[in-house]
Amino acid sequence: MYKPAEIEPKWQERWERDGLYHADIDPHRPKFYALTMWPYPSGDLHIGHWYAMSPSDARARFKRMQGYNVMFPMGFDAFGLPAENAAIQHRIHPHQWTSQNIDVMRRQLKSMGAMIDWRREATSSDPSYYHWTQWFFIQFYKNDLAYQKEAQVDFCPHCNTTLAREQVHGDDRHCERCGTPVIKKNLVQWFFRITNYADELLDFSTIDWPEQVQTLQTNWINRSEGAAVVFKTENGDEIEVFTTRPDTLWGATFMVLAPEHPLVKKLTTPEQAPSVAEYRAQAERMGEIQRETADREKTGVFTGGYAVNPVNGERIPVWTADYVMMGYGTGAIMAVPAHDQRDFEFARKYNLPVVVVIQPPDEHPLIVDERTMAVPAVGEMVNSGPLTGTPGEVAFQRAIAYIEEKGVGHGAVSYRLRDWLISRQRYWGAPIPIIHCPHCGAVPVPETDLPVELPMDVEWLPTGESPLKLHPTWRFTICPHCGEKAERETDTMDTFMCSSWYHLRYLSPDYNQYPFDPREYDYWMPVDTYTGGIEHATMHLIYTRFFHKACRDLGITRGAEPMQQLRNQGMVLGEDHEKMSKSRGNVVAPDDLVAAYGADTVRAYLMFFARWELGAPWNSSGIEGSIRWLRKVWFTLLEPSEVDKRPGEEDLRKLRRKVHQTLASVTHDFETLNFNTIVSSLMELNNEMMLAKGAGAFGTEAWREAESLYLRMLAPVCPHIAEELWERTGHDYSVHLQPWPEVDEEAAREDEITLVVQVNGKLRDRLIVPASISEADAKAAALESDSIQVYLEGKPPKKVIYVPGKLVNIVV
RNA sequence: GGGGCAGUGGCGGAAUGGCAGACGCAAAGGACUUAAAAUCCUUCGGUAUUUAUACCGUGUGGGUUCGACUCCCACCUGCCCUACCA
Repeated sequence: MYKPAEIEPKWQERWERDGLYHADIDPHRPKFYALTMWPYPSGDLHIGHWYAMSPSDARARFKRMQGYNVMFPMGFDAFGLPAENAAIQHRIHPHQWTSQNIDVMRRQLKSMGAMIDWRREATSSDPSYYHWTQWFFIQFYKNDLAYQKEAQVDFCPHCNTTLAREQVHGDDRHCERCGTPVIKKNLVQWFFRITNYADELLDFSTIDWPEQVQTLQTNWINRSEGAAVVFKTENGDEIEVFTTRPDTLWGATFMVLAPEHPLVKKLTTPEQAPSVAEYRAQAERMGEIQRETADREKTGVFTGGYAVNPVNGERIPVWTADYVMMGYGTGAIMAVPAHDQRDFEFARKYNLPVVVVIQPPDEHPLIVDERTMAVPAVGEMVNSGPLTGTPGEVAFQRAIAYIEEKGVGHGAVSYRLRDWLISRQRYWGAPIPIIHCPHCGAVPVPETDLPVELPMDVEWLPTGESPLKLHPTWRFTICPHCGEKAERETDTMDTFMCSSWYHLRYLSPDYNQYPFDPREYDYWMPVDTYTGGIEHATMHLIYTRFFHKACRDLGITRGAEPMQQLRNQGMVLGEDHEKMSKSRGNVVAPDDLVAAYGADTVRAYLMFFARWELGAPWNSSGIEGSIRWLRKVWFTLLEPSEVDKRPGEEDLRKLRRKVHQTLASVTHDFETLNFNTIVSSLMELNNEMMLAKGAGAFGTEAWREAESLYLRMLAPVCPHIAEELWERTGHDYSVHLQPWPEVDEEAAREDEITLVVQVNGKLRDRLIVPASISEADAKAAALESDSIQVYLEGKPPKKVIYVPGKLVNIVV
């Protein structure tokens, strides 16, 4: 009887005792760094963790059997808000809450039977870890990659913290954690200069990452080429705008400033002051409750001020409107209503002039009064002073050359990507290692004083202030520079900072001279295969690339990229096809599944039930198929055959053929992470072996080979049962130390093939022929077939197509 | 509005441009059993039907090709991301 509850703990203990999964530097073997995204210790391993990790583990095990020295580490992304919320709600210290959860999750992870080398575990909230998170911050600060500035930031009034733009979701701009609509707030914040790397982050040429992630990151960075053009107001102030269409400059008939733009107040005339003030107040209120959606009707007010279009000297009115965002470009635009839909709508509503300056080649001459919408197409420049008549293909470049020559602007590139805001007004994070001195300014904590440890004796008061600010002594210190009284920075770092380098801490989690042991780095880096959810495409996955490149420029890391190959898994939905959540009551608990079926069955089912990169709804009866399969494998390999006959030569030949064909496809599917077809191939092979057993093959040499190969192929998928059966069939411990088998091409070869015969592409006959059949013989056989003769009606075929080993297609 | 992914039986899915539906789930019928569970066997895309076969069939419409689930174009639907991005 197959009893997973007995064999699984037994082998897990044995493997741990033997250090079977220890990964150590071995210069004689090629290395393979298999990494799966570390979990947040929320308290329970959910099915999504299993779905992410157990197929990744199977892949890592396969690589190991192939002869690679494989490192598959694990740790915990332990800083962050939930721990702090638990502290406030349940009066339990975040450290205690986190370490309890880690203990639970470590036990759960061990029940998976993964080949994790636990000696390499790292946890971001350990002082020995965040020591180096702080060290990295200081390197960035010293090299002008970290800076502080006052900025209007998104702030969650419920969580009382700033959020990165990536953490603000939805039309109503709510906090990703608690759903509260965010507000704008001005605070002095720390930033990393990720925008320095915008162009380099667009280059994916050296890495094997999914197209989708590349697209998401490319769109997120959103590089656009155009020109920066300076308009002057009548009182001499300069308003710089960015445009992607410098060729439409002559059609700029008004300007629009964001309501928050600093020049709005200065430009506003006394007559217009009341309505501008009211509009600004309204925009601010809107910003607090709900930032408007794109299809809302445009609104705005005239400031009363004017600017001069630098290319044609026209005096144009300056408006303020909330469809211009302070956070993008310069917060000001030149409006070209004839060729931009938003500007067009605005101009029509407020009766502003519309001037056509582009004539697209395939349109009738554009007449302003007939237009009901803007024409954004490229075309010949018209009404454009000296550039009138410039063809569309060169209009962009000529316009830039013109404004550069006139000294009113220059070609420019704009990005949507913002610098990375890392300040958080929270306790449970790595303190930013900066001391604010009234005389010396922001002084980094000397590296010898790191880590700046979080004080453990903090009060949890619902004041909205960070407990670090309220602590009676922690923040008061002396300036390392001048020795005078000074104060510590009380902000902590975004947890994405911790997760930007955890793959480096795994290299040597106990090393205390440097973030990582350089010897380990030289051997293991870069990560060979990285697996995790695609939801991190524009957050963690872009930050960690930036982090690596910044560190490379500081001489800390090497190479352009930290992770060679990335693969994303999909999501396991509830049985109701909805996202799993406690409130819906559709959560599948892996612990219960392990208790009911065993870890091997859960692993196999998670690999089998869906295409890994897509995910699918859970199906609680589907998993029955997986345990049935393992029971059958157990029976097939262990129960002596009851039939009393000798197998024929052809029975054994057939068995070997299927074994080696399966090996070829399983090997291929492991390389490409097609886990579902790995399991189905193994199911098919077991079915074939049961037939062979019925024919008396049990115990023969061919059978012993099938048994050995089957268990080695099964080992990465279901490590426990494979080990148990390996032992029970008389092999030496351990199946996990066996080499991956080689395909015997000769055995896999088919002797006979089914030759498909088509007439005009339609299937008309099947012929069993020798696999070695020649083209001439195949064609002849097809043409001679009785059932084909009927379709030929005695006429000679126009054409006969032969696909070796596959088919003959007769065209009549 | 922009971008991405997907669409194949009742369900999850399989198929280097070459036999569509592998493998599994569910369902139906049967065997075993006092019974149930477990296990085993059979059937299982649709229509017609002489049960052998024919025709239809991979969201829709075109195209390329001897041949298209697969490649190209347009559209429809669903999901995800993003959004007044100048």
